[in-house]
Amino acid sequence: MDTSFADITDRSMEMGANWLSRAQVRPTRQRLSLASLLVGDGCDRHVTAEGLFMAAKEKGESVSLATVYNTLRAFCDAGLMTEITVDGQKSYFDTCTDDHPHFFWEDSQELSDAPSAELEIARLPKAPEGAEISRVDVIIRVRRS
Amino acid sequence: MDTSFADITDRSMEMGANWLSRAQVRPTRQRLSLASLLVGDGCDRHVTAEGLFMAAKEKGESVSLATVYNTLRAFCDAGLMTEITVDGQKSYFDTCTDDHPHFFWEDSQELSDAPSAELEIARLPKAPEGAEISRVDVIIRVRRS
DNA sequence: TTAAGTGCAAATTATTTGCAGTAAG
DNA sequence: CTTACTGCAAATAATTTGCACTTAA
Repeated sequence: MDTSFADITDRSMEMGANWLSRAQVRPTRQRLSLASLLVGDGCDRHVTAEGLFMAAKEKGESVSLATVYNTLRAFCDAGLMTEITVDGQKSYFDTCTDDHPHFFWEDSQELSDAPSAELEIARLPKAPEGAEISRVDVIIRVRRS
Repeated sequence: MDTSFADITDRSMEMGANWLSRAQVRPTRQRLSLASLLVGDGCDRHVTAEGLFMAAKEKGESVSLATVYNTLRAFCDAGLMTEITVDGQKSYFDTCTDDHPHFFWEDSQELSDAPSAELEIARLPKAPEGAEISRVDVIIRVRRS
């Protein structure tokens, strides 16, 4: 599981605060908690709303589930995160906003980064006339063998 | 809109019936209706449950929404269709079961085929050890320009 | 002080399920 | 006949929203 989140420390709170201020997102208490869980140790994360909510609860942070949803949405709007849709059930939110491929583990329903450097798209269908490509999502579905 | 479905004719019903029997799916009245709307003219289609349900209603076929859901699921289980997840909101079902790329129209939320021949993936990240790749989904998000 | 953020609980949306009735093999 | 399919309505699951309250700027 991507159950591991950054610990809440002065350092992680500071990193969270920087992250928020870079995008001019108002640093409320709950946003600081969530931000520090997400980026407090500099690692990229792929989380679901529910997962982040539970992590916050475990670390003793008080945030409501609705706020977690609203906050993740706000982080995406601010360009701090990207939403990734994979299985139609839940949304995943990625702290890394670069366009990069993902592994989706069908057994555990987890999402993780695939090395961008190892993906090479030699040719891509051109957008139909009157349209432009806004993003290309590549999801590599894997299963335990 | 992918609102156009095949008309219900003897010919389309027959094609639908063949399609079902190829996969050994029991040809009930509602399955035949839906099958002939979907593949009755030999075209590939990308539908949502709701969309197919409305199309059936418009053509005077009587099917319940729950049955449309169950039927699409049954068609997927039988290998006749594939489910494609794109936006987390609704599921799309594709009558073409080959692994091929899609265009997703962000404005209208429609899904269409992208020419497979124009996609060339020169290198793909290898599956992490202990895992094997089951499928690679490529969604090219486009928007009206 | 004031617009923006938060927490509930209630509302929505997409989809599934239970169960009694209906039809295919 | 017998098992699978269908329809409806009720159940779920993920997410959003309305509204009174709190807080950052």
